[in-house]
Amino acid sequence: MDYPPDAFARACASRVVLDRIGDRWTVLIVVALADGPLRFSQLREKIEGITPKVLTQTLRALERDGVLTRTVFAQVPPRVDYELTELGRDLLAPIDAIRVWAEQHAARIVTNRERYDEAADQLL
Amino acid sequence: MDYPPDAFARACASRVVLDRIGDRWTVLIVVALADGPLRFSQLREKIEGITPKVLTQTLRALERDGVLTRTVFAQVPPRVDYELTELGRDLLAPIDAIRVWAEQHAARIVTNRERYDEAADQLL
DNA sequence: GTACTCAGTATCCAATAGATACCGTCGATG
DNA sequence: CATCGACGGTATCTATTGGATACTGAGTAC
Repeated sequence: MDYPPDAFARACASRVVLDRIGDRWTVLIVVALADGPLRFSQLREKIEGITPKVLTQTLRALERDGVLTRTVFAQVPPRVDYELTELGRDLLAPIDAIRVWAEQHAARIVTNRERYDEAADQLL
Repeated sequence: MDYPPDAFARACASRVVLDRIGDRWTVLIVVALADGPLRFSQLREKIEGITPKVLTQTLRALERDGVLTRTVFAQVPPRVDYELTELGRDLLAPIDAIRVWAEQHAARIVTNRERYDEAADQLL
């Protein structure tokens, strides 16, 4: 992998975007919506462990960026659908590359951590 | 982009890894080290805005995961080199995919945000 | 009028990030 | 001999964010 000389400068230029993606829940939400729109409660179930407050916050931020759309249906009980935009669907490919890397190396990383922690324990 | 039926479950399995990558500074550090090892102070300069505390924390976490190595030279003044491992270098490709996406869409995202915020202002 | 669904808020507390100041080693300098 | 400076960090404190839990409001079904 070769980077042109100004690669890092350009990385900085897009830091504002990376900050958004580099969020604990963003990737999970985008992947959850890969197969089509979901309602708020469906996202909540699919993404185990997220609280409604944080889900709302993250969804609003993604809507703001144009990664997904939020559609309110005038019904009772209320219904709100979240769906990836083209921009969001474009994001699936790079996210998938990260996911593949993570899956391929997850086991190795876990053992690395264990070894590191053991070594640290020895020093005490 | 097609996902197999259990794609999301597997994404969850690697969440522990994603949590590490999905950190504000990790991506920047890995990219900074793409061209070869750097010293602590060099990283500090290259990654504008990072405080020494957070840089130390993030570097230690990445060392723990085996993404980079930390080499202390017995010199005065001290010298410590940080260098990507093979695992870390493998990570460059997927990170690059994200970076490319970010660069391609950064301008669009910024205008999306402006439009969203304007619309929100209208409502007040 | 009571209960229920759904999509969120409100409130409060804990964990994390960030700013700033400081430390220890030791060789070079005066 | 005192002191200055380089380097790679810690220590301490505060601000921001994340998380747990409880609650709300509209309306329809009972």
